[in-house]
Amino acid sequence: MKGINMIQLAKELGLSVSTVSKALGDSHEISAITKKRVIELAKKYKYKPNPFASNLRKKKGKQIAIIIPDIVNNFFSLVVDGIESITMAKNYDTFIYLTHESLEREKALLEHLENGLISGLIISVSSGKEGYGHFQEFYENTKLPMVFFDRVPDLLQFPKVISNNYDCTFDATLRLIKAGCKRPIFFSTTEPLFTNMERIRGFQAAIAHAGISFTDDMVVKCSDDMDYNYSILRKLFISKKRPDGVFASIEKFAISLYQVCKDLKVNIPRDLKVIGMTNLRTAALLSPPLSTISQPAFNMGKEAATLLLKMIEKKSYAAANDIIVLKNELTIRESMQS
Amino acid sequence: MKGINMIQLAKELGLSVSTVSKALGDSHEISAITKKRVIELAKKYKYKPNPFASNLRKKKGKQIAIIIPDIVNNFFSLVVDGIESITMAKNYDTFIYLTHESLEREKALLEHLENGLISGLIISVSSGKEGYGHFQEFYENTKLPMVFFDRVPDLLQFPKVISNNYDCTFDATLRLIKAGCKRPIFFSTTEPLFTNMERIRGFQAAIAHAGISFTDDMVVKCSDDMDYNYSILRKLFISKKRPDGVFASIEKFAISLYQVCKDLKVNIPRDLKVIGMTNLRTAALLSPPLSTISQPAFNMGKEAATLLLKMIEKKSYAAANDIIVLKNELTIRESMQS
DNA sequence: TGCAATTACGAAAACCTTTTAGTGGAAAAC
DNA sequence: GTTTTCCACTAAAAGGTTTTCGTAATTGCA
Repeated sequence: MKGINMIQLAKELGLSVSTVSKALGDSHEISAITKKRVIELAKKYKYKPNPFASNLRKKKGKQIAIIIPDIVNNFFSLVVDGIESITMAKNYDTFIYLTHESLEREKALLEHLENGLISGLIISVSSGKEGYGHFQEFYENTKLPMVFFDRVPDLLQFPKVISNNYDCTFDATLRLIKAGCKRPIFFSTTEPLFTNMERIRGFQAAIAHAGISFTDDMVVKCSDDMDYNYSILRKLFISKKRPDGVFASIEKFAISLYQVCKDLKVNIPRDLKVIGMTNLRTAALLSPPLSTISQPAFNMGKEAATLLLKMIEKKSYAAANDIIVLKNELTIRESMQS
Repeated sequence: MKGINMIQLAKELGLSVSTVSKALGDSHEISAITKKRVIELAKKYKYKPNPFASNLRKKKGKQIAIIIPDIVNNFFSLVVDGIESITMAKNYDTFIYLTHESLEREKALLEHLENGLISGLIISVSSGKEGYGHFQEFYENTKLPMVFFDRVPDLLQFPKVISNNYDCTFDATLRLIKAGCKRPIFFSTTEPLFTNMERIRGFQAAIAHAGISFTDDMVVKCSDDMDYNYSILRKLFISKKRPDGVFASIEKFAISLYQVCKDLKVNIPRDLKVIGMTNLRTAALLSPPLSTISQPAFNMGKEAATLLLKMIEKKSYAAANDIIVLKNELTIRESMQS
């Protein structure tokens, strides 16, 4: 009784396998009566089509993949939550892969996925230096629908879901300056990610707008390694050119920063004003409450997934270069008071 | 040149498909020379076996599933990270499914997965009332390897990875009391999860040990809904029987509690001592720093995945009722000072 | 030399669906 | 009354592997 298949179903119904298949596929070739018989017996035996056989024959399936740098990060976990809310509703199965900012891993992953296991991809790229040729190549080889979000390869023609990084960084930086910062610093990822570039642009524009002259050391590059970040920040804050304002573009950096300030007894916001890009639920509960730019992570996930499934099902021929821009939310809290 | 398959490979090599298949599978039936030829051509064309065909034939694949209640929770995302670190290394693909504490969803999911899509499961159960019959049934129907972690169905004979909840709750509660609490409260999930029961047992034992008499209202049940939790907690803290100590067994509750105390100006630790079970990286940075019991989440993921893959590959006949117990870590911070 | 065992490979079945190309019969069209 | 269309269904191929069984040639042993 367990694991019944179409053949057994057909036999018991006195029908051919093809009829059963078509009936279950709700084909117009099959009479209403037969359909009903088939569906009822299928239900009785809890028949479930074998996805391997089905995918093999149809050359595609209802499986997609998420590729992200990290899952232990509120932004990404919220995105995954958003994606899953859509794929679950539409009965897609969702693979998850973590690159941990490793380009090697990302490449290996894409190559692996050329085996045809999935029918579409949602990606936030790792911060590699070598550009995005591997994505283009993957696409050439597979022609699979791909949607990028947040960390998107700006030069490639793929649909993207992003947030207004330039604007919000500009605004936030200006508010840092208005709160009294003479020497704001931008905490950046190491690599030339589009997201990051946009934010730096916004940062620089605000600096210029305020009449402060920009120097390269106003952008501090951090890594994926919390300990390393801690030591970098520590050095920075015991140096003479101690910054008085920080725009932390990554959740981890904001956390490390708070840690350093606590240990070095740097008083926020008196000695240092801070704003962080993060979706941390505890931001308001930190000491002092952290001002944040939070990204619409859950919705980004939903949008990305919706777009991808549309592309897979070709219901709408989503333009290959659709760009959806969602709004970030700026929340000023004590960490930025003058 | 794209998507080459075994048949084409065989043709070009002047061999039969079966020989190619065996060569790639490193069968002893094939001579070293032939193997080398096959492997080289396969590499040249970047041949990748079609997983659907392969899985169909072998009746199993290298795909597993994770079923968890929530991903926006440091504990679970760390576990996923741990799992992924193993499955990635062993070239397994990992599906992720979120139940959001819905028993319906959990059941539907299991039923869906009876289609044979996966070869094994790692599960942390949702907090349903109806027991765990659906897991047993799933197992009967599929005979698939399953490993449970943290929230495990205590009555079922499956391998489990848990942490020493009883002990650490006992210890932590005792410390609450030693710090001066007369009326500690346990924040619990709504349902009779094993994890939760263990913790409550530990809590009660400590209470008894301290000579305090236990009453039912010392266990407060919260839900998955943050707003609802907030209102419950708010009510509790404006009531006359305001607690002076809290053991928050779930991350979300600790956050809501801090929020409520902040809004109601309840001073922690003066008026209220708090300890939370959480893996929040920001615990030390909260105001005041939150004492925590953190679970070895990443390692739990690794252990669970390692166990599961062993079962799948039948290298070791992992006893169906293996239980791996890892140690939680208690960190006392300001929120619990007397 | 004769016989068994081994080696290295191939043919074909099996895995379970979906899809294509029919087919027989009834209804519609002329 | 014959041809055409349509309906409801079937047979068979196709999808790409893996595995079972078979076989021809070689090796081992007496």
